[in-house]
Amino acid sequence: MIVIAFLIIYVNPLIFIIFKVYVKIILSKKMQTTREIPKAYNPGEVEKKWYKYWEDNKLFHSEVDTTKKPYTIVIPPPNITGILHLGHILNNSIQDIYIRYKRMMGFNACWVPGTDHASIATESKVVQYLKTKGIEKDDISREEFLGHCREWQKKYGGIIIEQLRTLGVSCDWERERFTMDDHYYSKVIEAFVDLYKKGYIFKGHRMVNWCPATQSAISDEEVIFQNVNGKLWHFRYPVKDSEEVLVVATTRPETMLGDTGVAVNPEDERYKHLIGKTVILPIVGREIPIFADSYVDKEFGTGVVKITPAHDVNDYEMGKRNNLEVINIFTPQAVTNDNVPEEFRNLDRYTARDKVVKKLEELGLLVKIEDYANKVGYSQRGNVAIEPYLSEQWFMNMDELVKPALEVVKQGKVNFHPEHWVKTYEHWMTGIKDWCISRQLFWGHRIPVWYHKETGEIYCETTPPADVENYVQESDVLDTWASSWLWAQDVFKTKEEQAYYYPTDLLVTGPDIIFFWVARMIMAGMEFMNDIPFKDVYFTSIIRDEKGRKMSKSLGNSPDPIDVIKDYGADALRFTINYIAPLGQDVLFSVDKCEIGRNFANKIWNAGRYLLMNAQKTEVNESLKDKHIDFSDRWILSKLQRTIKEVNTALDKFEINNASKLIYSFIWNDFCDWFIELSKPRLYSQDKEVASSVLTRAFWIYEEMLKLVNPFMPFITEELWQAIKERKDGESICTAQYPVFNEALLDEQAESDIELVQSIVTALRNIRGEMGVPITKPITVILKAENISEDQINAIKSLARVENLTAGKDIDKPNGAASAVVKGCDIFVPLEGIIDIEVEKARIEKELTRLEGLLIGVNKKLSNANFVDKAPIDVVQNEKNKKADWENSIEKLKSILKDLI
RNA sequence: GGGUUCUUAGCUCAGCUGGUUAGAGCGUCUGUUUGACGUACAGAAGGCCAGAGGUUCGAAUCCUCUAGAACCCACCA
Repeated sequence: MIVIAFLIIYVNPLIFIIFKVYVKIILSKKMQTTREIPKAYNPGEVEKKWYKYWEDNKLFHSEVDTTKKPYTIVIPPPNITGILHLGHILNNSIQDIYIRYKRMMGFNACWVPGTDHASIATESKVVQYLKTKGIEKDDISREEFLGHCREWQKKYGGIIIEQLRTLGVSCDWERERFTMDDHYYSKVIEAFVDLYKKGYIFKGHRMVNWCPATQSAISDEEVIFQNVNGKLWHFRYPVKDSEEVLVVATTRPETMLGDTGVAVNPEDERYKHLIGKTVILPIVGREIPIFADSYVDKEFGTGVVKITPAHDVNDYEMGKRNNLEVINIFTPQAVTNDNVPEEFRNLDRYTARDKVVKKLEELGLLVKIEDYANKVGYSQRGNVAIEPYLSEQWFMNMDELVKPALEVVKQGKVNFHPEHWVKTYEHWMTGIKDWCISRQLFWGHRIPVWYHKETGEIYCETTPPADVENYVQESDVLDTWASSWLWAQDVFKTKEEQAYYYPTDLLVTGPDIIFFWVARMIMAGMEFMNDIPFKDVYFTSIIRDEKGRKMSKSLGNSPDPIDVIKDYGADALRFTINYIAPLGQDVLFSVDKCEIGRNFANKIWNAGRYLLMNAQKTEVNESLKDKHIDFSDRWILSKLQRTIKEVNTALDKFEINNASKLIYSFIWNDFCDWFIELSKPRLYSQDKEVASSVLTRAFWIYEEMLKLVNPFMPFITEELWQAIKERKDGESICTAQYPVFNEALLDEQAESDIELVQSIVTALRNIRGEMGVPITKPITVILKAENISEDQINAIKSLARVENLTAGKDIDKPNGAASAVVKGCDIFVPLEGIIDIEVEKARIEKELTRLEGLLIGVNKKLSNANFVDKAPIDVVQNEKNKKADWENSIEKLKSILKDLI
């Protein structure tokens, strides 16, 4: 048989095609059987399959297209040394939500990915790595070292980018950038030259934050202050030609080797007579002046400050004011140099400290040691205490750059979410100091400055001088942030692209880099593009563990997102983290919270499975979509419209967790819990056309739902979107039209009709529960109601498993019935023989107490003349309605209770 | 020292410009093989909205203070 078929196929291509179609039909039929749709959603394979499909079909690629409006995001480029952590998950899923949302709305969505060379962070890693290979950075040439860095970049730079793909991000990978790409590099250099020529960039000999680990200057922002339980040492400094001594207090005894003065407050009566005299600096023997400076706080310590101008910012300033000598006692490694007495030379600063203290103690000059909690600045990357250090560095004066950048945020051209970050931004921007942009490193953008060998003259251009042999190039590189501040503008390579995509629409980043990056990007945008870099900035929450502690490697409380994705699925992780992350507050995350997303995915999956199962028996027929519409259809359509509208509003306000909650609740509560149940009787109706129309409509609503969730959960929605209908090759939910709000479908009547049904059904279920009547046992219900439709009655019958339901205006209360009163309806469930009178009495009494409590409240309000006079009429009317309603219910319940006895 | 934010059910949080019977999820308790889902369904219990004042007819919501928590900025040796 097979052989024959094969022969026929071989000779006749037409038959081959027929055969193929036949096989396809067989297969698709098979796919439709329940056995082929697993009960639980299995994300692993699905995610891989669709990501490949999206990439193969270039669904995320964007080109300039002036017929469409662009929607642009540039990714905060992760460091090439980085690995994916939960912060990235939150950050990137938010960007993806907006990009996907806008793409489905018809925008030309462009999300530019890339990585940052992360000058100091990478260089320290490479140095460490080389050490393990027995190579010292100092022993190899700059070029050799850079070679190692580039190798490192090739090896590790792509890891995080690959990891991001597992999250399902819809970046335009054809646009992947790196901050040291040729084009980008040249733009960084151009910016430097431009600012140098404008006089904003200059070289200066100043006190900077020195990182002894990396042996480079760092900026103020890279200094992290940490609380340290230290000591305050008190020492005696003998006054020259006198019996007197001055007691100084210090947290850093070792710096006394570089002291060149002792300061007191000019108003301090204790020391006034000593001003102008000198002390003999112990150990060193140097004679140094006692002088007055109002900076000194009389109250603190002894009121006497030892001054080390070379190693403390304040001392440096005081030294300048008072013409003190500046003696540097440290090498760049923070080891004592030849400016200290011989026995103290070549010591690490902490060893030097111990030795100085010991020596002073021996000399009898140590007064006391107090415990003292103070803050010590640490180098962000080097992770060692920074040393205030005098050196030649390049600085950028920020005065002119700040002005427009401050304005655009104040005026709301750049919008911060949450808004309160504006204050922080303004505060920083108004107190900003010169930015130290030079780093004594190799890995980075080398400063485009050449010094003339003879004259020392500075040459600063984008290209080297013509007679470059007469020059030496500056060896420093730029601070990483002095390159990434151009990210929003220079990831676009041509003027045409910049004109189209810039300014970008949204930046999503952590508040920890508001100064490092956000502020500086705005400055760069205003300076070089004369326009803002982005319209909205979303500051993400900080992810903490379930106890509120920061995620950290040492605590071991930082789950690997890749593992979480393996266990729960990317969709589940994405959804969960956005569901629990409120705007502007910390998020307490733990892995088991991902059950929220996993269960939700499973719910969506099973709703789809249910529809597909029914599609085997009942025809899906588009022409019947708008036929046989009943109140439950009008209700769910109305609810859907509300949801669409509210989701749009929430996303426009950057309330992402709100948006996700709205979608969650619509799908789970409205669609699954009520609508599917409501539709069952008609779906299984004898009338095939009714069944068909119900199912067709359900599929339509389901597809709208899938599109609503898609930005949050791209994988499962693609899988189901493809499963519920025949799709063309290359088609994707990613590029489908996002649901559009249709006001005409809002239906308040249907909504209140369903609400009545829901209240009655809930009351009946409550009675079942309290009375111990299992759902398997049908009940009889008698309803005393003014207006209740046949549709409503049928719905109640099916949802509460009611066998006989009698409804009408004039109905007498039956005997031995459990009762409830809901929205003016009397509900009776005759349970003669079954009903426990005491239980029923307790039930009614409880409800009575509740209602009476409410009535007291409303009566109090209404008897208050001020309230009735001053409150708006609708508010008063509302209270009156409530009063009438509750009084009515109370009356009815009382009569029921009376009959029970 | 300055600034920002927070304090609502056992836990994590919603409650927008003051008028609601103060909500949800998780957890707890009870029940459930009804033709998608036990990663589920149904029901229930659980709250002086941190404390004290004030504004107002009316405050979880606005103002002040107090207490506590977190973060950011700042040169107290």
